[in-house]
Amino acid sequence: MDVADRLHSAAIHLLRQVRKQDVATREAPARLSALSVLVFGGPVTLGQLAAAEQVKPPTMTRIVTGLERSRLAERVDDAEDARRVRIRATPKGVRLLQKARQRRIGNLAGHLNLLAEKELRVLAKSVKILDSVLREWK
Amino acid sequence: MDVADRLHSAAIHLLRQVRKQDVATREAPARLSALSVLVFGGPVTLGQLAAAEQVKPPTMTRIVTGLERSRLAERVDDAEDARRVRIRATPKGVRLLQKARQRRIGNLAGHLNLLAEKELRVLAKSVKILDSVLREWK
DNA sequence: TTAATTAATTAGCATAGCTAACTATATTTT
DNA sequence: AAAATATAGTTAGCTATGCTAATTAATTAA
Repeated sequence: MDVADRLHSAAIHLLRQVRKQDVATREAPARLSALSVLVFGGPVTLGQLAAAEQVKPPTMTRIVTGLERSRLAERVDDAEDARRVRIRATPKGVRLLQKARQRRIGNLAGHLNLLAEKELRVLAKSVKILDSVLREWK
Repeated sequence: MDVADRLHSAAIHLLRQVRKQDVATREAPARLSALSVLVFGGPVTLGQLAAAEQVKPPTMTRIVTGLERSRLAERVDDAEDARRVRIRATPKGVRLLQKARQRRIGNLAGHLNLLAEKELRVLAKSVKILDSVLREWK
């Protein structure tokens, strides 16, 4: 319980800090997050995107509309099922997201850089452990 | 960079999972988060609360108004400076937040419980390291 | 004692979350 | 094959959360 508590708190504060970098993109958080799924997960249907982001379809409809207006993503007709709409990132969307990601990760890495070699190794080990925990989750 | 990247990703997915528990409270995320500052940080002024949550004062005004309507927090006049408004959690607010926290942490702890003793120790060490990183951050 | 500063609110805008109701397409049943 | 059912997405309408600019009230400085 103690580890869970402090891990939870650390995750909150870490993301809070890292997110500050995103103001530079001039794009809202929900859009950046959805765009990240598109860039790293390839084109997906709107429903899949909604599920990945844990929001309902109507919410995702509007997020995608916003991304389209900024020319960061586009709707593509699905050849197999005309009800479906596939969403994919545009080259501009890919570039914007990579920069945003660069800022976030670079900023975090800058802080981790102050750690001792040994501490960094412990952190690396923990990330693997956390990944295994998250894989089991459902 | 690699550790930063994967730590970042792990934090995102961990919080995404843990937050699912919050639907049981029937209170919106921003309110729960502000309430948590009030419960664990004692009564603070509206401005301090806004700064702690990294939102602007007008945003916090409305979050507090929402918390007041649900009787989870209340505004108290500041004796020293009449411009200021102190916000404090009500007993009902404290109870609600402790339950919400219990659900979150309990859920996470349940998953960590599947880890080996040794892995849990690595995680505990990492949390300490992360805390030190976050303390330095600005 | 006026002028400047600070704390909070109000007004007005955009985004993001929801449910319910609707449209269009696919699938299943009869 | 026609009718019924199910599925994918959108639209409409609500609440909540974020912002900036402007306002009000109180404090501090000139």
